[in-house]
Amino acid sequence: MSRSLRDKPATIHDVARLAGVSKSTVSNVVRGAEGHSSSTRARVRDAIDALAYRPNLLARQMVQQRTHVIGVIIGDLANPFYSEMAKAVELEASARGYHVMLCSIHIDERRALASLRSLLDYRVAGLVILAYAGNREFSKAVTGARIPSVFVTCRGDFGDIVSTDDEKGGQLAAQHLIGLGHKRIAYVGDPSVEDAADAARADGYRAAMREAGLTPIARHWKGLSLQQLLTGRERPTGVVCSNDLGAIEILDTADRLGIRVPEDLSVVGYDDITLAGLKRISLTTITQPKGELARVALSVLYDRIVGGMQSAPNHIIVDCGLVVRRSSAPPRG
Amino acid sequence: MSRSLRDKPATIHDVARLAGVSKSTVSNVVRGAEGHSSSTRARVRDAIDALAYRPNLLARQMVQQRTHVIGVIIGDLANPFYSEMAKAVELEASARGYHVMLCSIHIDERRALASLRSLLDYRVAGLVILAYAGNREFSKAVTGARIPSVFVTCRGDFGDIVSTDDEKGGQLAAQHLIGLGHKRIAYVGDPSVEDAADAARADGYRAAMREAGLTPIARHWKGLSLQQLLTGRERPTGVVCSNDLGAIEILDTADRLGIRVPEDLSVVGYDDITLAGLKRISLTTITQPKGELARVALSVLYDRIVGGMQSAPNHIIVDCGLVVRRSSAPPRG
DNA sequence: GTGAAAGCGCTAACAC
DNA sequence: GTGTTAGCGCTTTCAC
Repeated sequence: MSRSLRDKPATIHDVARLAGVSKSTVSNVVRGAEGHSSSTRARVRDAIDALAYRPNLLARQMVQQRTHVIGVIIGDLANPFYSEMAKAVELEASARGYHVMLCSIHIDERRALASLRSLLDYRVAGLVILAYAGNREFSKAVTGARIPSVFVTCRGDFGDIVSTDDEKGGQLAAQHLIGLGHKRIAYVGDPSVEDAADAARADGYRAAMREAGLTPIARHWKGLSLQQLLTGRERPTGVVCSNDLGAIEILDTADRLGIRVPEDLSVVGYDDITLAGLKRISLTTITQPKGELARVALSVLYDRIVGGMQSAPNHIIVDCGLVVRRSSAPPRG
Repeated sequence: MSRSLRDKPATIHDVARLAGVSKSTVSNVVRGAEGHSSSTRARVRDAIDALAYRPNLLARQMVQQRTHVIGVIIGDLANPFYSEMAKAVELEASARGYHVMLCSIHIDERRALASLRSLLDYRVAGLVILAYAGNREFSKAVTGARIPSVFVTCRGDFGDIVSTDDEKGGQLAAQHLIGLGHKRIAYVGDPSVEDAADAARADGYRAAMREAGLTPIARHWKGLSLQQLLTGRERPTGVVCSNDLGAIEILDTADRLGIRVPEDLSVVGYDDITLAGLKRISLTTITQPKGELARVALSVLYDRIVGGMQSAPNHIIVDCGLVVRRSSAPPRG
């Protein structure tokens, strides 16, 4: 007994011996199973307290072959949108008694894949995918492991999807600038936004432009010179950017070029990261309700974890909206 | 055999049978232990490939009673300093073959403690503590579990510490403003900075002030009206803030009050978060080299994990420096 | 209500 | 070199 007290943590066996019951009884009491006399329960409880017993999670996981860990696949934690989402996901997960294991896939594809595989080897209960590049190996690994997955604010070719209505968001952004009287409005896609979401936002933008009889100018960041875009002959008076970080970079470029915002240029972002609300940034943007996205995502994932993978994948849409700040105004003249 | 192929993942036993060897041989080959004929190794490898065998980590953890998971205790992921640090830590950990499990302690103390305990129950290999409030229960739980811990940019009462020289940082910040000719320089402590680090930065500030024959004005955020501080009779012409987020809030307040920065007010932050480098923010600040902090922290932690807890705790200092941007300038007049 | 017994899939001595 | 054996600490039937 003195051994179990000082050397190693007490095991279920130590508790059973001290309480004078069997291991199964201790197990039942610990897990709150019913069907035990209250006197037995009390004895077991006392022994647990006396030995400061804590069930060995590693053993439990081993026999059950499952964990209470959620894997979170993330692009770049230094991007506030992702870190704010990660925070929300962690909060929701921990409220349900799950821990969050991080897996960054930003740096290098091969290592990301290895990291993912080892995450799956840990038998995570589910995956929250915040960034997804549509990798074939990735999807094969996850579906092969049969682990419930939910894609959040990005599209996936397997698993459930929780996102805002990106097309509507793109449309709202464009309509806002159109309503202010802008004619030359560009859409700029930032590379850190997942392709399908970016495409949907661009579609919404195009729809709004066409509806207003205007010509869409959609550009992708890659190979795009912001300076050229903002100073060329046909330079836009308004820009919709596929995320706030990109929009802020556009603000920064405009500042450097001496282009005044919003007098000479209106900018609309996407995400509503905390930063966008600072007076010095004051970015008009499309809000993605991060807390709600996380809540819905975890709820969907949880249903899969306990309910199984039978039913067809869901795509749940969470509402988004426009927040008008001081980066947008009617064009001059 | 067909069962092992379709129903459940293959086990070491399946591989052994197919290769016609014993489980231990498979185990040895998998773990790269030496002392096996190359023909045996080849047979085992083939069987592994044929069955797409992956070792069951849960079983391995169970028998070894240890994991390759690093727990990261974090304050607020929405604070860019923490998320940037978390990113750096994840990068270093994954380079060493460890995964990162997150534990937020921001919201509510009781739940945080429960979450920590369950993290310890997972037998994490070590703890990287990014935020620490000096909680007695917390330290008891961790030391009781005998898990190597490293405090990063915060002070702890157990385990190793990796930080910048906070006193020097505070001093650098104050000296910069003194050098510009400021006389009334205040220090403002943001609550999200851990107390001891905050105190050290304030000490450095005080030392610089005394050395210059100036009167220190140190305030803590709590119960402090920024507006009052910035508009009162004895208002400072320069402010040193214990972190960038607080400094940016000061900028924001100044903007709202019509106080021009840097003409009427110089502001120096601490951390050099990405945001501080934006043209619209352009905050003079003290850099904490996040990548290096993470690298050193993981290296120290790794040594403890493999080398044990015998030697006395280290406190390793990483250099910090001043970055001058446009939020600081000589006072008017 | 309670206990006995059989594993979960792996590692690690220790024989051979 | 390779196989045998004994667990790791827990859950989970299934008897009693």
